[in-house]
Amino acid sequence: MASTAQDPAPSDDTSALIDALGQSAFLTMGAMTKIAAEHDLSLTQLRVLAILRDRRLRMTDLAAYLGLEKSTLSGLVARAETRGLVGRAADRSDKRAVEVFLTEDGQLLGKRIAAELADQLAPVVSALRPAERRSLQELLAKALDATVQFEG
Amino acid sequence: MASTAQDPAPSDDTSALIDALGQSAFLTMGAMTKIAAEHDLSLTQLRVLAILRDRRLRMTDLAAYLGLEKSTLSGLVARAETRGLVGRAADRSDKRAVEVFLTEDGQLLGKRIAAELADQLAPVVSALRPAERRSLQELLAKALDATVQFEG
DNA sequence: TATTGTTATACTCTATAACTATA
DNA sequence: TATAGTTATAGAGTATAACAATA
Repeated sequence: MASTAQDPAPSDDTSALIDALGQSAFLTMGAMTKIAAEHDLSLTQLRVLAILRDRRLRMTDLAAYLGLEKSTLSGLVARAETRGLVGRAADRSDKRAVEVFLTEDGQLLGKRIAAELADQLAPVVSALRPAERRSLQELLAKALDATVQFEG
Repeated sequence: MASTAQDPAPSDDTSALIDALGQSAFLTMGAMTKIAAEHDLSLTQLRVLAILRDRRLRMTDLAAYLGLEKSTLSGLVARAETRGLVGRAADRSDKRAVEVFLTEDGQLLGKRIAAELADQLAPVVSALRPAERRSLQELLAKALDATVQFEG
């Protein structure tokens, strides 16, 4: 059972793990933010590229993935569309709905960014021996599986 | 040796680790963003609270920690000051400089947020057995040590 | 001259509220 | 009526450029 937020922080080694998760999160997000900035994108635009990599989504669904209001999406998608990264298409079955998808340029940029992220995180990866990498990946996967709130 | 960003993504299990790091980063940042929002704070304000937890910093140094321009800090700190979370004080040795520090309210809020983050990430932690937690924490620590660009 | 910090300006991100069109 | 999406509006976050005060 978790401590309630009223209590002081748990002093067992749980907090060391949480600290480590927080630090690795800032490190990873920092790398992503840097790469995004180099391509003149926000972190959110980067996420759009990642989310739409292998699917097309309606505005409302994309908003849900991102945890944003649909009105926010309108502007976001409009800017991305102006830059030629995404396209909009009317849904055949529901005339109210709009599907968003990556253009060829968007696909290319997405792949490039994934490669750059791998480069950026290379020091982290190479600090570990192959067996340790596998171990870390498996532990993270196990921990992540316990949670529902994540998008791919 | 890292792949250059021109190459396609490396297909070895390095990419599985990077994916896991990315997912855990979004999960952790998501938890932080949610908590921040509940307290009407941005993620950046949350970071300010964390960074100033155990030190007082000059505007320029705080900006460096955050990776922001000092002009950005002026507004950020002004808003936090209005809310009574931080204070400003003139540096005795350098009349140009301003030191920023947490008020008592800021300290309290920082502690509360840390506890809430622990709660929020409890499902992740409890998905692992104690030995696995230690293992994950150690692997993350080792990986993080390899990198310079992080603040506490 | 160089550095510290603020102010002015502009753009992006975000939410809320009001709206149109379709279901 | 309810849902999908856009537009209008407003506030926060961010950067660049110009500035004042101090080093």
